[in-house]
Order: sequence, then structure tokens, then C-alpha cells
Amino acid sequence: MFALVDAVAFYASAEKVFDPAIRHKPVVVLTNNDGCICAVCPIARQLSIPKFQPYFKIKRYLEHHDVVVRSSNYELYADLSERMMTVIGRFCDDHYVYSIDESFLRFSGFSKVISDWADYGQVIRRAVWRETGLPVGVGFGPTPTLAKAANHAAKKLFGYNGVAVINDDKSRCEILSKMAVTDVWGIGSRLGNKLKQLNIQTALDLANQNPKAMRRMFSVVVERTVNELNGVACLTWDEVKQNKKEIFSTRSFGERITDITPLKAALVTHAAIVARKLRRQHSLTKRIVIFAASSPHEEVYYKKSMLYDFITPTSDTRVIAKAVSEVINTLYKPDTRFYRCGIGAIELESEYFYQTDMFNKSADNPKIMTCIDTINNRYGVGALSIGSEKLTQKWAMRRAFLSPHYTTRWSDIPVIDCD
DNA sequence: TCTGGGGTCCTAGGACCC
DNA sequence: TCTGGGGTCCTAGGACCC
Repeated sequence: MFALVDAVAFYASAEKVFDPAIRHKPVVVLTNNDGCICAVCPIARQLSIPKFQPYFKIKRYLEHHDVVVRSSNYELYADLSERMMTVIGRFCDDHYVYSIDESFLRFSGFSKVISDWADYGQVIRRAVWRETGLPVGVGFGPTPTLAKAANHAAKKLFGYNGVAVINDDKSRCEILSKMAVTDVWGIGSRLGNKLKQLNIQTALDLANQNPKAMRRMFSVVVERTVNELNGVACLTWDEVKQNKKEIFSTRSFGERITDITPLKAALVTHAAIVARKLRRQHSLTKRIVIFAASSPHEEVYYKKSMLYDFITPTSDTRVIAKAVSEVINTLYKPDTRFYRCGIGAIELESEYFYQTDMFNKSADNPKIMTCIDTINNRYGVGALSIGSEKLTQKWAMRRAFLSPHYTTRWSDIPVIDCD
């Protein structure tokens, strides 16, 4: 049995945890640079606020309906996420954090102990609520795709109260028949449109297709989805937990940049983020892509990207930052209004099977990196960083509606006034 | 006045080489 | 006279997810 646990409108719910005044109000959270709406709480959802619309386009509508608007407080969300995942982890024998607010759980042998999965789901919900103040939905299913579907039912369909279980054909058909095909994990709007032309409307319609025919018409991914919807496991636990094959860090700037110094500072910061992510999954990269670009909405669009190959694969922040120094002059173009930049590690290999080079000594120093990671894990990311990250903060993101860092900054800790 | 997220994986098509 | 294969690498863009 698998389960998928995720938070209801995570960012918006996180904003409500330490701010009782907005708990019963419509709340939305914006993406980086206050660009788009990315989270809509259930109360705000009733106002049919669309996700991923540019904020400035619906600003007036939000004001008119007295909607509380917040910038992304990533420091707060990351910390609450970690607490939430720690609680969830207690209830299964293995779990995999799939994104900041969702986690796959695996239960092997639990069926002998647990007679009622729905009850068990409520136990998990109550524990997370009690210990973090976050509302979560829980979906159980015999395959990861069905667990995802049950999770959808738990949160969106009437009568489930936050927990749904698929454990026989009746519950499976019941839930899948009420789900649109585009609510299935892996079926987006494009595939959805094509499927609708074949009169495949609901998730159950899709489940009833011939898997081989689906493969011929679409892809092996759709075939796998059909099988999974029928309880035939195609994604093994190891595949669900697989390491990333590419790791990117990209960001748009708070304001357009024309100087080379802030561009370099931003890219070195991305180098540090990518290297940290690589180390976390015990990977090294042989090749990275470094890019900078103007806004695609600009009249003349400028984008330059460069590949950089390392002689020996690396996950060392300093080595990747040095690559930035080497290419920055080629990337930079004077009088260009840079809008975003980033770095991606695109050819990864495991650090456990590292092949040394006979003629070139690796510049990596794992001990220094481990030391930096340990300090940053304890005192916060950025406590220790590469000097050129700090050259300037001119590129920092815009966050006009930022809430306090309640859990990660001493000065922001909530105070209860007892008078 | 002007504003438009970020991450991962996959594939089609072009360039180049033998 | 005219025809014409197959592999690798790179890039851009599509698709999906949250």
C-alpha cells in the first residue's frame, strides 16, 4: 500500500499558521518577485481566483474582494515543510519527499496491523494538524498513481473529509469516475484535449483503455498511467525515489540588471544552490549549462547559454563558481536589460562510482564542502558562502508583501501578549 | 511607470562527421 | 546522370508538475 500526503494550499496555509487574524480570510501567495499567484486558500478559491496568472492583471479584483496577498516566504515554508515531513515520517516504514508539500509513503506489512486505512489517515491528519497547524489530505492506493488519485479525492471531492482510500475495485471506480482525466497524475491540458476528442473524459474512461493502444497513440508514459490506474504497479518504489537527472537553479531578478557585477553575483549564488543539491543526492556533474537572458516580453529578446565541461566531475561550490568566472564575459552583453539567469547541472553521475582522471587532479575538496553544509544546516543557508555571492544584492527578488520569518529568525518569533 | 515563477524530463530537428 | 545511411551531439521548445 502507498499513500500520498500533501498540504492543502500549502503556502497559503503556512501563512495562516502564525497569523490568526487572516485565518478566516481569503489568502493568496505570490511567486518570486511577486510575479504570479501560486497558492490560493480554500476560502479564496471560492472567488474563482486562477493560479499562475500575473498578479498585476488581477490586482484590482483581489483588492475589491479584500483578499490578503502575501509574497513567498520561502524561509518559513521550508521550515514548516521540514516539520511536517518529520511528523509524516513516523507513520510509515519509508517515505519520499516528492516536493515541498507532498510526500509518498510506503507501507510494507502494515496491512496485517491496520484494519481501517481511513482511520489511519485521520490519525496522520490529526498529528500533522496538532504539531504544525497545517491541514493535509491523505490518499491511499495500491500504486503511486492511485494514491495520487485518492489524494485528489480526499481534498476535492465531496464527502471524504481529507482522507480517501482505494483498496478494491468499488472504491477505485467510485473515485476515478468522478475525476476529470486531466486530474490524473501525468495527464496535462494538452494530452487531456487529445483524450477528450476520443471521448475519454474521466479518469475511469482512461483506466478502461487498452494500454498497448494508448502507447501506440501517445507514449509509454500514458501506457504506464493506464496500467497504474488499474492497480498494476509500473513505478517501483526505487523509481519513485530516483535521483534527479538534471538539477537547475534559475531566478528572475527583482529589477532588470545591466551591470556585470550583479549578474555574476547571481550566477555564483546559483552555482552554490546547484552544488548543494548535487551533494544532497550524492551526485557529481560532468557538465553544466550557464545562461542569462532578457525578458521574453521585451522587444528584442537576448538569450545566451554556454556549456561548460569539467575535466573531473564535481559537486564543489568553488569549482562550479570558478566556471562562472570563466564564462561571464562571454555571457554578458552591455546595454542588455537582463531579466533572469541560471545554472543547470545536466550530466550527472554518482559520487559512489567516481572515476578519477590519471592526468588531472580533482579540485574538489569534499571536507570543506561537508563543513560548509554542516554549518549552513545549523545556522541557515547563506551563513557561509562564496565571496562573490555577496558582491551586491542588487539582483535580489522583490517581495513587497512578505510576512515575518516566524520560525527562523530570533527577531521574528511571535510574541503572545498576556495583558 | 511598469510589471509576466521555477523545476524536471523528453523529443524533434538540424549540424556535422564518417 | 542521378541517387544517397546512420550515428552523435546540440539546441530549442514542448509537456508536465507544483
